[in-house]
Amino acid sequence: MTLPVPPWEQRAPKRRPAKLPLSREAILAAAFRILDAEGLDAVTMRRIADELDTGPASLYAHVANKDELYALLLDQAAGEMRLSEPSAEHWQDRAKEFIRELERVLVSHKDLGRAALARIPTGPNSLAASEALLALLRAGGVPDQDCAWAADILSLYAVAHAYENGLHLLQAGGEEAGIAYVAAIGQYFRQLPTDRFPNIVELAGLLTTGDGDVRFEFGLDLLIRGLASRAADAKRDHG
Amino acid sequence: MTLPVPPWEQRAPKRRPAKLPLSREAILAAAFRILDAEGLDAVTMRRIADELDTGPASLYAHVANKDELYALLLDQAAGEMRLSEPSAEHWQDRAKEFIRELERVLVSHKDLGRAALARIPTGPNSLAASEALLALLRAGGVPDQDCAWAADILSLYAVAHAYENGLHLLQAGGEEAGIAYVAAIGQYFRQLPTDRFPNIVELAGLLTTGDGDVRFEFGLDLLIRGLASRAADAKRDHG
DNA sequence: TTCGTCACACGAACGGCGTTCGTGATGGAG
DNA sequence: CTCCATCACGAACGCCGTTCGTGTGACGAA
Repeated sequence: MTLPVPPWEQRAPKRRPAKLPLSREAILAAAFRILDAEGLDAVTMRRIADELDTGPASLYAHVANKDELYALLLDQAAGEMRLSEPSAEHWQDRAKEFIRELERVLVSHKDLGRAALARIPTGPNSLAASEALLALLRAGGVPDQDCAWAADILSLYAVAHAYENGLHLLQAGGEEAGIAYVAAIGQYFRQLPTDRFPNIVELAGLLTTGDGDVRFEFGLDLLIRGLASRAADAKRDHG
Repeated sequence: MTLPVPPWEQRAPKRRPAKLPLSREAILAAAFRILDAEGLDAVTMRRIADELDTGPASLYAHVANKDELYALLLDQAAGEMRLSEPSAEHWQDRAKEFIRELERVLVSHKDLGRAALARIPTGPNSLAASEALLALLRAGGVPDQDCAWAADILSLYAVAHAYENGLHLLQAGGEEAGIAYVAAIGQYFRQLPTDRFPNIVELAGLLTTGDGDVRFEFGLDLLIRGLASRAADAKRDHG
């Protein structure tokens, strides 16, 4: 009962020109293209489907849902981290480098950091990164329980900072607007009533000083100092 | 040309029974009711309108958009914080209490913490809280620039932790399911290949030990130790 | 070569979202 | 009483994630 397709309706060449067959890899590649150009909010199922010249329903054959897709993006990004070898003497520097590297990779994909919040990473690349961080800390003589919890806290710090950094960078449309916004906040602080907010008014300048990197380094210093302090205490107590 | 309203169509008593007139306060109250019951994702303009027996368009006379509404929720929550007086000798304890209090208030409103991420709080209650934190730190002799940045970092820590905590508590549908999930992760870690992930396998138990509070205290200890260490350095260098 | 099967592709639709527009009601001022 | 500014709100627009049912192309079996 099926009629032959009229010639004027026949699709061009049968051998799939240009359009790659759908696959997890193709989907992830398209997702990264959109993410890097417009941020995480633009990475929708429909947008990815558009990018691949298909409908949104087609994606569900390769990815369970948007949440799984975000998890895959995250793990792929984790694979971009440059990991370094443990070093007993320089464990503090190595740990700092690790956290900087995590933040760098996340920010390089705009606000991908948001996808990392409130998610326990279990992908292979994420696990490899966690393994490296644990190795770094243990090589430095940090107590095991501290290593375990510190890996969590340090990652949380990098992720949270990457999210804020990436978002500011995104929504401001560049560095310039971001700086202007912070400056405006500073001006606002200075205008507050001195009797109710003496410290905010007095520290208005310092509160809005420093770009993302300087502030990031400050928090990193706090955390690593704290870790070193605890490690020293443990050594003294234990022997 | 307008006919009189037929008696059977006249609304009940003219003096507005039960239905309060719309106002910012009524909207916020409804939003908090939904937030505390179902979490931030359920706080939509339409849902709030339903709660107030009206349509979503009506809300925009009192609130600019959803983002402003979230900011208002956040500032109202900040008003629930119990702030304590500065103390020169016990500044570390006071700072810890402040951060604990911030996290407590946020978690008490489910995953409201997410609304606090990537937002510079400028509401009156938030400013009062920031003022109190700055006062606490300065009373302890922490250098001014450290005070300014630390207020930021400490708050970020509380917010990030509150978000993760609140979300786990929400999506798991209670403590029990959350504990089961973490236990499952621990089991997974133990099954990983020992050659590639020796540290994860060995520390699997420690990685999944401790509830939210213990882990929260650990990070808090790290940050405050770091702060104290820097303050001591500054005192020594400066004189 | 022909047929049957099966995984994959995908159009269409459902229910939900934030937000805007235009209209209608209301209540106070002149 | 009339006018007008304000507020309420029904309807709609254009998004979103996800599901269902149909179609279709490739491939192994006969």
